[in-house]
Amino acid sequence: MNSIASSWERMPEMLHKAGLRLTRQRMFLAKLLLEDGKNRHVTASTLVKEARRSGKKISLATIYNTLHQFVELGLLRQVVVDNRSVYFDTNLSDHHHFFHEEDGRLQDIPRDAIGIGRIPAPPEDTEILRVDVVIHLRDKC
Amino acid sequence: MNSIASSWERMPEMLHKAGLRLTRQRMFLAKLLLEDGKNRHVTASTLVKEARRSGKKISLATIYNTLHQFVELGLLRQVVVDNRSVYFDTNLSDHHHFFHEEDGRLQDIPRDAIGIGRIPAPPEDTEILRVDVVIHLRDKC
DNA sequence: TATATTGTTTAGAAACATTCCAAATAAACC
DNA sequence: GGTTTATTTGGAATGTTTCTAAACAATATA
Repeated sequence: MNSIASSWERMPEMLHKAGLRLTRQRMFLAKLLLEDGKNRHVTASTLVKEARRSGKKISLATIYNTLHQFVELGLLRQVVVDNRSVYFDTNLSDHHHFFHEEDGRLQDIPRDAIGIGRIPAPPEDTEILRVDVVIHLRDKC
Repeated sequence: MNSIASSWERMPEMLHKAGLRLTRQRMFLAKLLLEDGKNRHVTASTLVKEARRSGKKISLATIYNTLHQFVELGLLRQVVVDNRSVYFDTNLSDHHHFFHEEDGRLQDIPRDAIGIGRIPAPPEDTEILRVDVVIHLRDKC
């Protein structure tokens, strides 16, 4: 369990430090995403469904706002693997992904399960933000 | 220059073998994309603009149809790096990409510029389609 | 070369994710 | 409690991609 995921109790403090108000919606999403410390991969639309299912009502716009704020705060990481939708990952450690083409499911690959030996120097006047490795999978027939 | 890119003259034959008709639009796009054998990264919308600029008129729907058919035929490869739009790459060799976040530009990285030592076994009942490495870049200020 | 057949192109509609907007609401602070 | 200001919200707007059905064009055949 990583330190930030397990720290959803520290949300009030984190929000305060970031100058953000502690709202019902933000706490609700933080709870859904971070409370149990498990690694999750969500999209805006899976989250809306999940929220609806749990009874609470929350608008899609707020979900987008909040997800982006959480990314800013370093509570979530964005993952791009296909163009259907953006994924948000609660696993903040340096890691990679399996992507199941069939159902759009993501699965973590620990950093050291893949040995990236050497990385080329970035082009002039640019710096490396991050290195994403995505292993695309297909179901065997 | 890779063998397939340089083979746009063989389009009639390839189309025929695939049971596709040799149409003005398909040949026009093949020419734009493959004629000079240079590696290109295009999206549907950059292609429409390019086509318009060159005088010929071609519908967006046809561009999408054709790009997908070319992928089927193994003339292009799809690249997913951000969710703005899907990229199509004429470089068919095993390689990776730099992605400039600022302007959405893609740049090839030759396969052996990155040493991927070891790849984890795919999950039960799945097989690996491909391994994508994307190095996200930001302009240095 | 004309004709029939069937694949292709096309404009526009539809679907979808995402962002934008301005009005209503609710935290925070006094 | 009242005021200020951030936040939430539904709905409109945007942008990409797919779908649809009608017009069109490539191919095969006579």
